[in-house]
Amino acid sequence: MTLKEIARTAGVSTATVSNVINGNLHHVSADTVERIQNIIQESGYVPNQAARSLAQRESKVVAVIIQAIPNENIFRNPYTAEYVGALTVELYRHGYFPLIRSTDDYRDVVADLRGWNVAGAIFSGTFPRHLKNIKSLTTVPTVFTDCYFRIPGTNHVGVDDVSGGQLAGDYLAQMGHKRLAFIANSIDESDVDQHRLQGFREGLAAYDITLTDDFVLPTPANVYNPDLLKNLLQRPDAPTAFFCASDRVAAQLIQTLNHLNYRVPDDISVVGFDNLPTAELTHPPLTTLAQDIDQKAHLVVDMLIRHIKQKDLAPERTLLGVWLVERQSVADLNN
Amino acid sequence: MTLKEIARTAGVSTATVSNVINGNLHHVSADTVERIQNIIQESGYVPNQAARSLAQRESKVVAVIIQAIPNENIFRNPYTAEYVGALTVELYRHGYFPLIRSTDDYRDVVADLRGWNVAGAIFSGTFPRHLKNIKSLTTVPTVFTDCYFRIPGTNHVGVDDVSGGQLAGDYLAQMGHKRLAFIANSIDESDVDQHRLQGFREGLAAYDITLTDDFVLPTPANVYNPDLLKNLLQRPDAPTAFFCASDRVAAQLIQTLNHLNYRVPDDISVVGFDNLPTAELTHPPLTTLAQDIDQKAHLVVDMLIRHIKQKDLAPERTLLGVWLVERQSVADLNN
DNA sequence: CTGTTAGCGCTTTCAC
DNA sequence: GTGAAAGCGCTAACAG
Repeated sequence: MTLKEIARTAGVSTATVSNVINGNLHHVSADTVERIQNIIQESGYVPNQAARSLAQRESKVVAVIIQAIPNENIFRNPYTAEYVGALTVELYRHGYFPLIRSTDDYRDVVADLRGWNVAGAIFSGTFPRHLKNIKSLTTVPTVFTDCYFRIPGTNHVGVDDVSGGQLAGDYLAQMGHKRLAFIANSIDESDVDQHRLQGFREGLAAYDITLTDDFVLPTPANVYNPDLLKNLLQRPDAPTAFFCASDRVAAQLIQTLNHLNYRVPDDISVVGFDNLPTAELTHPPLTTLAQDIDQKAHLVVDMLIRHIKQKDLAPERTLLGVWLVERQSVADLNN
Repeated sequence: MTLKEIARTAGVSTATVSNVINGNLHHVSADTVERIQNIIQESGYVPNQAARSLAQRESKVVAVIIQAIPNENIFRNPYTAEYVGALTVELYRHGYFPLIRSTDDYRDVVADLRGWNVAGAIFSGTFPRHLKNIKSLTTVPTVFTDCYFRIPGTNHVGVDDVSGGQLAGDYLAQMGHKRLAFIANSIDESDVDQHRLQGFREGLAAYDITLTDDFVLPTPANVYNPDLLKNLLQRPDAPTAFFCASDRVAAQLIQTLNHLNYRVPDDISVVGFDNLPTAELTHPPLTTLAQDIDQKAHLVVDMLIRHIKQKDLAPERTLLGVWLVERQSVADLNN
């Protein structure tokens, strides 16, 4: 079943059918519209997306690009799963098809953007500077998320990572902790982690607390390796609390602490970031900084579509707030 | 940059360039091949997927269809996240693009299959019988997973749910448990859950243990509702162990039990299914039936591609084994 | 209000 | 070994 066949059985031209399908009804008489729509219904006609994108030089595809090492199962990371899942829901809701790609190679990015004539692109994570050289990025509407670098003319939706860090520092200081540690998600040049750390430092500074360099861990390696963690905790100046750049790392940390027979929070306190379902499964339940991922996905997709519909809009920038969710992984040292 | 432009700058016809791009080199002279490949390299040419699928009447897209209620974030379910993530990796590895769709409506399915001229389709979950009427399903190569119903001529990759249930029953009986309960994933007509339950019953039957009807819970509702769970556990004949149809439900159960101050495993034992990362985060770590999701995804994609390449292959059917991973959520009652 | 027509970028016979 | 040409299914001017 093709559009042409619909046109033939309706006794009209393909142009008219095309207009009906695409909702350009101002140029078609009411009964023609109805006749054609009936035929479409009965025949179960489905427009061919390839033909559509060829003719329009733009598809209904939106590239969702997640920075990750090649062949990694990105959905094993609960944040990525939650976020991409939410983006997917929003995109379908608006009639777009997500093309989910995880890569570290800018050539994959251009292949997707050009090969599929995408309507737009959503990026998550910090990409190499190579990205700055992709000309398509200034052509196709783009929203960057979970990163701080920007390409001129692109849009950005972020989370207020700095104030998240501040809230964590403030809270832990209030609870009487004086020796703190920070654990990042990964050793890459993640500026999200850097901002969380920076905020943490600022939050602590208000209480005249300084983070010992040894306790700023650029990767969760110590968390995965019980021996390293033990060494760290047996130092006389060992931290009494950890601020983790994600719930995922925090959950791993708690697991390892349990394994080493440290009690959380009695011996060691832990604060996470994201407030994913994971945060309720740890023992004890995790105190963490919450972000609203559904709302983020919603804003991202809305912003993208706005720029798809109107190509000359000025670049936008939105920062979403975070808040502390207090559970039971932090001890109060004030008594 | 289009294929035609490549042809012009190389001084050859589009047919020749097309042959080079698609690796049909038997008809092209060595130096022509090299010349064209160089131009392609330098120009950063990317073939247009839409044009390709139009001309070939088949795209490089594989539909990945997950049965789910509309607008649900399917990746919040850790099994789905893990599985779809693994499928995605495998598909990209073979040059295919996953079109991930979660739906409950067969019309979405036909729209995807027809609209995108997909090369193949992978289904996960139990679909309504409507599916049987989709003619495309007998046309496009298809692999069904995580379900037991089949459409004639289609392929199937499954997990040995029955023996998983048997292993669970056998293990719990061996550990001295005599009053058991089963919790399914959801109330839908999930035959995966049914097979796990059936196997569980068989495993217990070998020890002359019968499952009380009241303790066969068709949804995790009791798990999410502390009051319901408490009522159940305060019965004089309360179960001493729960077999959950998934780690996700098991993790929720453990959380609620902890919340109600029941100790796992001292008061209540729990067994899960899937062996996801979640199973290591619970307190205590979860004893569960493991399936190899990466291997499953690998087999599924291999099978699909085999049938894409050769359309007249006979339907295939593969069953993957499961095994028990013993952690600390089950008490030994034998002393 | 409706039809004609010329592509979109690529593949694929079929000649040469 | 290479090229010419006819489409794939749809859209978008432009006529009428």
